[in-house]
Amino acid sequence: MNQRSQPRTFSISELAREFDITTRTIRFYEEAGMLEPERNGQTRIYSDQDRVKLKLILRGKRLGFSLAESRELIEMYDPSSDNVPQLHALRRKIQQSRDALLQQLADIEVMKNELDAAEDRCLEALKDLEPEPEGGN
Amino acid sequence: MNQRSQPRTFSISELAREFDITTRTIRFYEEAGMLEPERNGQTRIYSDQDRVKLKLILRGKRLGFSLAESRELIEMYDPSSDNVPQLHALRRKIQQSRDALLQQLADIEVMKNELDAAEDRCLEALKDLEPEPEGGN
DNA sequence: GCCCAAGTTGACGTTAACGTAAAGGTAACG
DNA sequence: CGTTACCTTTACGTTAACGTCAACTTGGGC
Repeated sequence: MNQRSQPRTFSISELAREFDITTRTIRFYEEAGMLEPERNGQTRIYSDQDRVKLKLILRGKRLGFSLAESRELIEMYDPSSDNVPQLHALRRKIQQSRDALLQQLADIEVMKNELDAAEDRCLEALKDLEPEPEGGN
Repeated sequence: MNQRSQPRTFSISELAREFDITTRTIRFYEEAGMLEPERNGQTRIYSDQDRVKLKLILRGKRLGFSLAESRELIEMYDPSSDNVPQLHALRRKIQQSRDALLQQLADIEVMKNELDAAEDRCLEALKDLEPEPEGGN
């Protein structure tokens, strides 16, 4: 019988392979204070939580966030505060992030349209050069 | 009478002010081969075209693109090629950019939901701490 | 003629985000 | 017991994207 769901763990190279990054990168994120895996002797042992954090960092990267920004985002995910002004500050941060995302959405929208237009021009140019393979060859 | 719409131009500091960047940054983009303003003697004179390119670069930045990537994007906007394979290559690039944008859209979507959840938790925590100002004070 | 604001060209400095090598520990395999 | 496969720390190197002087020119204003 399976011992009641031992909370799964990962080695550093497992995570590296999964997310297609190097182990150096993962250790770097730890240096930066964004991960604190358990240790078995010297060896790092990553929990599911750690894996999720790593995912968040990488998603932040894809969106062009710096590590510092990603760290802030991660910290937003648990309001473990019993301090009212700090919670209000957190809300402001959340709102700021939302604003940034909205700006990105707008940028993406515009850029998508421009890509469409670019492709149209590209196809036009091709139509002129490849007079269309009319009928069977 | 106005001389028939002299194509407007800009000084480097005008553009810097408009986009809230430094002149050094603009010169840097020129070093990087992304802008080639006219000159009046030594002084750079930016056309409307240049201004648009700058805009594109900055939008790229907001989306987390490197200058190299932004350069590619800009180059996509004029298929001034008479070379068929090159035009097909351009189409592939355009498609890749579109894919990247779709990935970003997905990331943003997820992150937006997470921000909503974070705010909910934040509000919950606040509700517990500030028992609600019931009725008049 | 002097000053000031805005422009210029170097050139070196800085920060973020890793890369890359050196030197070593450790568990398992044959 | 030696090799192989991973893991570790330490430390210096690298690239991108600018920042920050320093030293100079140039067109107006008084």
